[in-house]
Amino acid sequence: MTQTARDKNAQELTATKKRRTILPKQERRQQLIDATIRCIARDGLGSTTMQMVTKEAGLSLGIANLHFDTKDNLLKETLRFVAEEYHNGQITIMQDRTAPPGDRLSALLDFQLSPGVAQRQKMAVWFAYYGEASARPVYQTIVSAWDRVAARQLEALFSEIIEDGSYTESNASELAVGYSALIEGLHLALLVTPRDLSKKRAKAIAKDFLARAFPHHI
Amino acid sequence: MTQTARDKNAQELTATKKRRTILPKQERRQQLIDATIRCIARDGLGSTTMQMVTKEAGLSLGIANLHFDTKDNLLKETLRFVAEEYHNGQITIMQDRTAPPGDRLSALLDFQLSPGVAQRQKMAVWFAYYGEASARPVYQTIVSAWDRVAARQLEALFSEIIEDGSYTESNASELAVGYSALIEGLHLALLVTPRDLSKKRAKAIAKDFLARAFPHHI
DNA sequence: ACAAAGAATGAATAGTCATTCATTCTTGGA
DNA sequence: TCCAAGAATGAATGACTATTCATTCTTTGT
Repeated sequence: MTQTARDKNAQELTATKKRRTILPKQERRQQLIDATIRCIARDGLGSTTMQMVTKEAGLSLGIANLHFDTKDNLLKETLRFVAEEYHNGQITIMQDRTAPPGDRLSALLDFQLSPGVAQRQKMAVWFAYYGEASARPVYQTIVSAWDRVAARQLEALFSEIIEDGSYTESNASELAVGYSALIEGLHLALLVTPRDLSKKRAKAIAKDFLARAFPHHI
Repeated sequence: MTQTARDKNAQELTATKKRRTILPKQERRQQLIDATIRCIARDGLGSTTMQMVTKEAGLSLGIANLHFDTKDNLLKETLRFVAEEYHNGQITIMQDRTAPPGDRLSALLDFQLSPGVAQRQKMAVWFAYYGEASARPVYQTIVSAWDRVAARQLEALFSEIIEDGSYTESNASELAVGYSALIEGLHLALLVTPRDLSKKRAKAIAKDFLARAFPHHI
C-alpha cells in the first residue's frame, strides 16, 4: 500500500464518504430537475450554475451534462416539468364530469391557490421563466401550448355555468381570460409582496370575482 | 506621416467615424439606462452583458462602470427608473382631484393598458425583474415601496366610489388588490401569449371587472 | 491660443462557468 | 468469483465577462 493510498483510506474512514450510487436514467433526471427548481427558487434563474445544481442534488459536476447534454436543455426540461404539473392538475379537475360545474370551479380555485401550487418555490420558478420568456421563444412555446389547452377547457366550463345559471349578459371567453389573469396576478403578488397578501385573502379575492360573475353558483 | 497613420486617416474618411462626445452626467446615465432596457427586452436580463449595453448605447465598454460603478448598480437603477415611471403615471392620475372618481378610474385603466406602458419592451423589463425578485431582496424593496403607495391610493379611490355609489356590499381593499392583480395578469398574458390577447380585449376585460363592481360609474 | 480638468476609450486582467473526457466505480450476468 | 457494460466522477479546458486604468480626447476658463 502506497503512502497516498493509505491517506485516502484513512480519510474515508473518518469522513464517512458517500458511496457512489447508480440509478435508472429517469430517476436521476428527476433528481436533477428537483435540484434545479430549488436552486432557481433560492438564487434566481440568472445565477443558477451547474455546480450549484449538482451540489444541491448531492452529485458530481459532470452528471447534469451526462443526462441533459447542456444546461439550456436542463432548464428547458425543468420548465416543462413545472408547467405540466400545474396544467395537469387544472385539467384533471376541469375534466371531472361527475361533479357539477360549480363544484369543479370551486375545486379549481382551491387547487390554484393551494399550498402545493402557490408555494414560494414553485411561483419563483414560474416567474423566473416568464421573465426570460420574451427573449427565449422556447419558453413561450412550452408554456403557451399548455396554456391554450387549459384556456379552452376553462372557457367550456364557464359556458356551461353561464347556460346553467342563465347569466345572459356574460361572455365565457372574456371571463375566462380575466379569471386566468387574476389568478396569475395573485400568484405574482404572493411572490413579490407576501407581507401584504396572504393565501387566504387571495382566495377570497378570487372567489369574489367568481361570485360577481356567477352569483347562483358560488 | 507614417504608413499606419495614413491608413487610419483613410479609414476615418470613409467610415465616418463618430466623434467622441461629452455629455452631462445625468444625460449619459439616462442614455445607458435606456440602452439597458432595450437589451433586457431583446435578450433577457440573464444574458445582457456590459458589452451589449454599451454597444447598444453607441459608447465604449468602460462607460457604464464610469457612471454606475458596477453592473449590479446599473441594473438596480434601471429597475428604479421603470418602476418610478409606471407608478408616477398612476399616482398623477389618481391624485387629480378635479376629475370625478369615475373618470379618474377610467383614466387609470386607459393608462395601465396604454401603448406607452403596455408595450412589449417595458413589460419584458418588468417581468425580468419580477423573475429575479425572489432571489434579490433589493428588487423587492424597490418595487414594493412604490407598490404600497399606489395600492393605498387605489384603495382610497375605490372607497370614494363605493361611498358615492352606495355599493354597500363591496370592500375597497379587496377590490383594489383584485384589480391590481388583474392588471398585472393581463400584462403578463400580453407579454407571453400576445397572439391570444390584444390590448383592446385586455382593456375590455378590465373594464368588465370594474363595471361589475361599480355599475353606476363605468 | 493654451492648458488644466475631467470625460471617454478599449486593451488587459482576473475570475467564473459550461462542457469535456480520461479515469474510477458499481452492477448484473456468466 | 470475475468481467464487461456503462454510470458517475471531477480535474482540466476554453470561452466569456465584469472591472480596471493608462491613454486619448473634448471642453472650458484665462
